Amino acid sequence: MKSAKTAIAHAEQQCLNNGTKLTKKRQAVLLGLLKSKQAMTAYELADFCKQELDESMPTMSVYRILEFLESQQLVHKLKLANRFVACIHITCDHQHAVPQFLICVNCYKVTEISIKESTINALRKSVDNAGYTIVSPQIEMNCLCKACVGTEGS
Amino acid sequence: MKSAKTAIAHAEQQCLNNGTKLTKKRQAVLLGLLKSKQAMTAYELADFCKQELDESMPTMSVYRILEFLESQQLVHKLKLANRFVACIHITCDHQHAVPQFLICVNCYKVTEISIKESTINALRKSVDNAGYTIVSPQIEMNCLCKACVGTEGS
DNA sequence: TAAGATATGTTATATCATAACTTTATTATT
DNA sequence: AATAATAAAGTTATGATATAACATATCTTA
Repeated sequence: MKSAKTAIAHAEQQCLNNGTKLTKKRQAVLLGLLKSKQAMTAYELADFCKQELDESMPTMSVYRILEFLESQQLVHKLKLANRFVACIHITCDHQHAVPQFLICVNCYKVTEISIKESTINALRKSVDNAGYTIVSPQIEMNCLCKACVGTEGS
Repeated sequence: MKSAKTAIAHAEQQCLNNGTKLTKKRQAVLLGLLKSKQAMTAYELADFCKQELDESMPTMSVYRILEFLESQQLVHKLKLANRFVACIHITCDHQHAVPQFLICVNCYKVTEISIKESTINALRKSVDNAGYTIVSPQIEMNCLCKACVGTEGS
C-alpha cells in the first residue's frame, strides 16, 4: 500500500477528473479508512475525525461522505459487516475488476482480491440461468484471518 | 416446493434426529418463512405469528428461534439483506452443497442455488492464497429478479 | 413431586442508518 | 462587490436491526 498522503493526492485528482471535490471533511473520512488496518463503522470514523484530526464530524456527515466516496469509487461498503474500507485500487488509473472481499469476522481485517474472470463468469451464468440480473457483482465472504484463526475460542 | 405442512413435518423429524424439538413457537416462525415468497425480517415474522397464527411472539423470541432454526439447518440468514429464508433443502435428507443466494434488492425474492464444485473450489483457493479461512461458505449476491428488473425506475 | 434443563417472556439498550430541515460555504452571474 | 444558485455540512429526530440480562414458565426425569 502506498502512503496515505499519496493515496489522498490520487483521490483528489480522481475527484477533479469527475468534476467533484475532495473537501477537507471528505479527506478526513478517507484518511481514517486509509490509516485503519480494519474495516470501520461510520461511528468509528466519526470518532477518528474528532479525536485524531480535531474535525467536527457528526455521524450523519460520515454517512453522507461515505456515500460520496463510494460514488467516486474510493471506498467500498461491506454489507456483510456493515463497515467500510478504502478501495485498494485508490492509486490506480485502470478500471477495477470484480472485487472479492475476505472479511475476518473476528477483527474485521479485510483483504480485497480480484476474482478470476472464469470464476466470475461461472457465477454470472448461474445467476442468468436463475432469471436474475446482477446489480453489484462484488463478492463478500466471512473468513478468519491468519492471526485470528487460532484464537477464535476466546 | 413441497407444501408447508410437509416441510414442517420433515423439519420436525430433522430436529428429533438432532435431539432437539420443533416447538409450536418454532413451527410458527418456520411457517412464516415457508409461506412467504420473500426473505423476511425478524419483525415481519413476529407480525406474521401474531396476526396470522394468534401466537404471542416478541421479536426477542423470533431472534432466538431463528438462531435455533439456523443451527438445525432449516433457515438461512441473508446478511446482505438482514433477512431470513427457509432452506430450500428442508425436505431433503442429503447434505447440502454450498449455497448461492440471489437476492432481489427490490422485492427481496430469493433464489437459492447450488454453486458448481469447480467454482467454489476456485473461490476457496483464492481465499487460501490470501491467507484466510472460510467460516461460512455461503455466497450472497444482490440482484434484480425478472419481475423487478424492468420496474426499477420507480 | 422436586430438581434441573429447556424454552419463552420482559425490559432495556446497543448498533447501524436515514429523513427532514437549517445553516454555511462556494461558485457563477449581474 | 452584491446577489442568486448550488453544494456541502450541521442539527435533530427517529427508524430499523439486533442483543444483553434477567424473570418466568414448561417440560423432563429421577
